[in-house]
Amino acid sequence: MLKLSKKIEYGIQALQYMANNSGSVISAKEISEQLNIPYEFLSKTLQILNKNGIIISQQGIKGGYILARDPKSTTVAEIIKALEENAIIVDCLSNDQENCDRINFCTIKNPMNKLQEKINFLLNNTTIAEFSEV
Amino acid sequence: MLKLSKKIEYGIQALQYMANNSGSVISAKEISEQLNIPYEFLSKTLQILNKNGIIISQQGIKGGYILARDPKSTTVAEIIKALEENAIIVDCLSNDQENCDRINFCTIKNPMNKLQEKINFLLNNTTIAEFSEV
DNA sequence: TTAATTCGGATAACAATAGTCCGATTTTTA
DNA sequence: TAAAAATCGGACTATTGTTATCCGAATTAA
Repeated sequence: MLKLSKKIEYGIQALQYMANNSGSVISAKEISEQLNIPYEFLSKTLQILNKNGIIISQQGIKGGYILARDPKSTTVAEIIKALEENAIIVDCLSNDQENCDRINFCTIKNPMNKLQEKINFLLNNTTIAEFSEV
Repeated sequence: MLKLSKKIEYGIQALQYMANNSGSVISAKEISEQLNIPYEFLSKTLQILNKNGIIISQQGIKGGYILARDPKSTTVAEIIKALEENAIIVDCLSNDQENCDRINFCTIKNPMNKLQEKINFLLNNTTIAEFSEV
């Protein structure tokens, strides 16, 4: 129902936190405590963001995470893509047609695609920087 | 994860079908068969759309549904609102604060609200008419 | 060597969505 | 007036997806 998952919500909030503390390596524990986000769940989220090149991890004691890039160049669209496979509003827009077992009856693909593209435009043009300018 | 529910997907498709057959009363059964949508599930959906004044029902044999208004004046936003209570991208944008147990830690409300408003604009400006112009 | 951290896989708990069942009511028409 | 075809309404079930947890391994600074 057009809601972002907690993984994405937590992810964005964590990135915002890192953006506001740029320069220092920040542990999952610190973010978890400061933002009241379940530690284990946040850890997973950060690991995925790390694998997708949005943040950089440093292992070991004194380890943690740091933004990989300027907050202005990390978009919400990228974050969503990293944390989920499909960010499509209806199944028939999926690349693998198997996702939509009603493909032969789908009469809404084109107009839905237009709407999807407009939403994508918004997500591509919203960056982490806008979340730290509060 | 930013996906529309089946209720909404089916609802839009059904409204599109009605728009393309305007003038005649159309039964849930016909729509269900033509679009390969589970009958009982579709029925519920149409009943809700009826209650919300988006379509008009006619009971009894030869009964069915018909659009309540010109397709140009029924927006996707209205349909979503009719079929779901909350169409918000994050919990903290809810009116009743109880929905967000992290409200005191929420640092993303303002920027998320801006994004929400942009999405709302899109949904308010996409009508059923655009779905029948295929 | 120890402590604090990330990493990775499995799994459990929970919630929401999707779908079904069934009986009641309405209305047309034969 | 009876039968048939439709909507209406509530309860229920099944399935899936999200959210969260557990635990052990690997890494690294001090």
